[in-house]
Amino acid sequence: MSEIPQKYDHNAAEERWMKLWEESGIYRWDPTRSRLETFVVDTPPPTVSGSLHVGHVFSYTHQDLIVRYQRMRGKNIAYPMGWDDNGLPTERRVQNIFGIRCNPRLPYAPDWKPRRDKPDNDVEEVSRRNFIEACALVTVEDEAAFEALWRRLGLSVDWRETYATIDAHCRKISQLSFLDLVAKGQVYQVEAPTMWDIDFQTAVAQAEVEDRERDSFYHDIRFQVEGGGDFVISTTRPELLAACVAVAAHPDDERFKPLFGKRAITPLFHAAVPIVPAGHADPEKGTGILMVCTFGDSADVDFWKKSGLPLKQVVGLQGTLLSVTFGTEPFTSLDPAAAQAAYDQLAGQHLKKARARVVELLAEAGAGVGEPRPTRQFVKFYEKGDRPLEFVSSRQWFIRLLEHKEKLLEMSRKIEWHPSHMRLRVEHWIEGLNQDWAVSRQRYFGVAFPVWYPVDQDGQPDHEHPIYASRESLPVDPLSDVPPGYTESQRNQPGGFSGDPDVMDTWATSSLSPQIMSHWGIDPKRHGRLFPMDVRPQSHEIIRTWAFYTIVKAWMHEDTIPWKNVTISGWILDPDRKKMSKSRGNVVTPGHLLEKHSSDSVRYWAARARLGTDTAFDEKVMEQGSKLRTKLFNASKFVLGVMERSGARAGGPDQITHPLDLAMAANLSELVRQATESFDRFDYAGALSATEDFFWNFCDDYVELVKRRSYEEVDSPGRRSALAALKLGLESLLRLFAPTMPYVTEEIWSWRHPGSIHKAAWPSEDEFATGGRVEHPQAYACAVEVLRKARMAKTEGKKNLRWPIARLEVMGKEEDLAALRTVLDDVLQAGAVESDGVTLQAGEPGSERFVVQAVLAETAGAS
RNA sequence: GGGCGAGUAGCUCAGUUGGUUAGAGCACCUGCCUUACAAGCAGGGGGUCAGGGGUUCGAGUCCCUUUUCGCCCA
Repeated sequence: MSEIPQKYDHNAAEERWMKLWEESGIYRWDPTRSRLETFVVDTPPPTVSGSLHVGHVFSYTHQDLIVRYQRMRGKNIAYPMGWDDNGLPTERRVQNIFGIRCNPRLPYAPDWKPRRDKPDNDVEEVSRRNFIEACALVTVEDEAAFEALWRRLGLSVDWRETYATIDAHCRKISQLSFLDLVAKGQVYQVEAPTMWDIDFQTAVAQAEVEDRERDSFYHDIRFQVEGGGDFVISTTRPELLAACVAVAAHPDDERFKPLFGKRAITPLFHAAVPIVPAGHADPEKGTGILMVCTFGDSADVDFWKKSGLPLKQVVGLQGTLLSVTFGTEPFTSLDPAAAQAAYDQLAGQHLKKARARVVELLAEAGAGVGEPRPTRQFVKFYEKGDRPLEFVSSRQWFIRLLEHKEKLLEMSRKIEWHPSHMRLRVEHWIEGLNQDWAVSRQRYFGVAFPVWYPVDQDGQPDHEHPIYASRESLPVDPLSDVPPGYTESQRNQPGGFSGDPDVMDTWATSSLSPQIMSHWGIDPKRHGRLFPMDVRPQSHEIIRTWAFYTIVKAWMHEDTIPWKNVTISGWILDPDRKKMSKSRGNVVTPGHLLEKHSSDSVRYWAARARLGTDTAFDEKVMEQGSKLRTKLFNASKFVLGVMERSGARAGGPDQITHPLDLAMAANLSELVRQATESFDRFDYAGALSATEDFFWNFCDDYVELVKRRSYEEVDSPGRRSALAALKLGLESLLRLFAPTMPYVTEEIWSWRHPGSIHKAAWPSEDEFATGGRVEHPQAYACAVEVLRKARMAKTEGKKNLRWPIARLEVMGKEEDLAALRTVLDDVLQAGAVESDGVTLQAGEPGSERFVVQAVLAETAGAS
């Protein structure tokens, strides 16, 4: 119980409650309660090195709305927060901040400390473990910025349950996962053509690839046919001519049918390659016949895998042409000396330069036909990359996906998607998979594979016999730790061992966010109380990655779904309806918005957007939220004042006996039912809009109608009924608004209640045990309609709303008049109708309920 | 090229299984200092529900088609 303040200062109040919530621990998960009583959220770990923007606030609010509702329903909430600090963006920042570079071959230096004050141009090489320690210093600061924002926004997270995807616990879970997949045969290592980014120097997975349309040129090149004849192929990648392993045309293409079975001779390199039919050769494209190289594109890879043709790798990991020797397998040639002479002009060159040189050489040799012809083509890029991906054969770890499509589809169908059409996104993705998950990355800031290899007498690692770490030893860093049975002195020595230098794809860890929270593989009891989780909130662009990979892992590890529900938030678009993104420069940062409009108002803006719906950024909606917040404050202040006026005390719902109050309570009960049902469907926006409508009418109509009765000096059933109904109305509405506007509702609640509103019970049926039966369900609507028409008369007469009405004639159906009679006193009082001036007349009012005629009094003095 | 979603008032958005005259807020116009609130209250104007066709007694809602935008995929 406390003094009711005159004004609401949102910044002061929000700062105060933020601290009090933390001190009281009301958002803490209780690990002793059963799974059934618990509601578990698989919170998205934000990428901390990315910039904060208003989209974060938007989607994280959506989770919190659902969480706060569930908490008020009595659920034991497990709402953790993770930080995704793995990956390239962090690596780059750390390199710049500390002037360091990772050299994974260096040993760990326990005493080394990163320094920010290092002179420029002095790049220090450090071990992977030291590099990771430096990354951790930076990410801690980023995390603090996020945490401050989340706290101010009012996310009801249990801050004791935080993790960072690079911390020891996450590395352990991640490595446990890997070992489990090894044991289950779901992971394999192979030397195979893999998509490779020549700038980032790493393999990438299908999910990280995007197609970009680019200008390109067809180069026409004349090939000879063995035994006489020739033809012209079109290619956009002449620099790969030395890697040509076949020539292909469509099986039905009459022009080339006679050539099938013969061999073509490549210009410059004089390699004899088979001329074969291939379905993927498009007769309409180029000259209709193409060269198959290892590898120009994914079609080459697919064709090569089925063909049994040799692998001629000419593109190296750096994006330069490798040195090769003609006249030896696989670089056979009918004229090795000429081939070598031509190729030596290309070896070591970057692809672009090599292309120009090949074109010149072809022209000199008379094999180039005409001028290059411009074309548009789609080229695969790493989503963060600037140059096209190459298909390079390299040794990588893969997780099996292609053979599990059916099972994964089945899992995705067991999950409830909100909105439901989002399920199609993951299903189409699964159906379209054409590669297993390439899970190794040639990077540093990530989770290591818990693997070493024996080194043979020639000093080569034996990849066929990996040494896996024991579960007990995790997490391990194979570049610092030593496998059982070896000593550090044997590292990289003949007869010794070497650690796997790669790290895992960041999704390999992120896909375990449920298991990270539940301590899978470590604490079975805790795991059982948290897994599978209730809900995964996320945005739609990462359905193919985060949602998908999480489904993969849960199925592979435990043959189950990771969560029962997925809720997909839409995007924030800028006022021109474009997606907000850093590259467009249209990102709005959220910090000042919370200060300016209040967290409650910003949350209101987010809460108005339904799941899956993109929303234009609009501060006008936040201002609307502020109006609602102010109205809540003022109305509460007033209603509490009335309830407690001159010693009167509002009683329980059994005191509600007056027909108007009963009807209002019945409507309110219906609102509660509707809001509850909406929240149960994760439709927080529907719940809010219904509550808001009701609240505004409650203030403008109901409160006005009962003002006089509740003001009465003497206790009476009518006054008791009004006070009890106001209490019921206010306390119900406050709780219905609490998920959306946690601060102002908490502030108001605290004036008269000892505990937090966020731990108060969600309104329920049994609170509406009123002291009477609703005889006329339309009584409330009748009262409101007559009151509104009385007001209209005053407005049209340009008088204030206290202006008395001398005569009021109401015509309507008898049943409506009967209902109106039961509440007429309140209507007349609220409308300031003179007591002897009212006439009710039965009749046919037409499309409306009542036809009302009001005659204003001559002077204001009468009342 | 394929898939998904969207197009409702000047703007931001609701509109449930098809059912009175399509709603809200903002903006605009008019009036009102009424003892919770002028960041308020009472009113008002403003819509060919993207276009066309169909089903139906009845379509913003269902079907077909055209078109524009967004996203995902190739």
